[in-house]
Amino acid sequence: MGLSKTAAFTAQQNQLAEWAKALAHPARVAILQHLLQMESCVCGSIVNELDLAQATISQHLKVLKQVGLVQGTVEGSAVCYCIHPENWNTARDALNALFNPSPAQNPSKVCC
Amino acid sequence: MGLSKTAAFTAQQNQLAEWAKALAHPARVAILQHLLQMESCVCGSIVNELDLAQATISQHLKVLKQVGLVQGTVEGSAVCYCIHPENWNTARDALNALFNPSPAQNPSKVCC
DNA sequence: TTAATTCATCGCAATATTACGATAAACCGG
DNA sequence: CCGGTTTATCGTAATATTGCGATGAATTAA
Repeated sequence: MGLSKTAAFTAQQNQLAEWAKALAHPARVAILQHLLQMESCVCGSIVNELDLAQATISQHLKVLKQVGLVQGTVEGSAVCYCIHPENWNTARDALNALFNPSPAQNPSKVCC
Repeated sequence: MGLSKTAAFTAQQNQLAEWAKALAHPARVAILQHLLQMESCVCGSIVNELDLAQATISQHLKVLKQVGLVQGTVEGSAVCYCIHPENWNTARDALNALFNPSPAQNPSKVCC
């Protein structure tokens, strides 16, 4: 088939998977790290930072925008990109909730 | 093309993307949550927990095993799955490092 | 040994992702 | 208005992912 059966899972699980998918490419990880390192938004040429064609980077930025982790505002002839603070924190909290489940559950449990 | 240009990125970025890719499907999120909820490993029938065919779940488990987040040991006629504690913590730390970068960098910076 | 159970793997079909050249759209300086 | 710069989108090709039926391998119970 090739189609994720999203209906079979909870909204929370689908949302978490969406965020993970946005992080599931080294170029997008690199873009996010670059945006985080900057003092404020990056206006223009993220292209120069990566060894990828302009069209490819634009596509990765689109993915990050669609999932809400990044916002872009037109600033004259350039476009300024920065992390979307609220969504960024929401995604962080969701991933934290997966890795640090509720109270006493940790992966150090005894195994077979 | 369709081939990730892993050579263009750092090992850290590629590794992070690998882990994110493993989480980038709701079925795998559900499997991990189920393994975390259990007292110890799950021996047999994770299949009953999800609305997916046995072959599909086996494939998702293979992905989780290949990336190291899950380990499986044969126990008689069944197979016991559990979270791989060290790798789980390593992945958690790597994702934390992305979301909470070094000292003063946070996404609350001023934007355009 | 035989039948049942459990899980992995193969093979296929459908869809998604990745990458990039080409091109379009929007803006600015002159 | 006219080039130059910057970014988005389109179209295409290559590859990856998802899902599942069918089949195989290993074990257990009888």
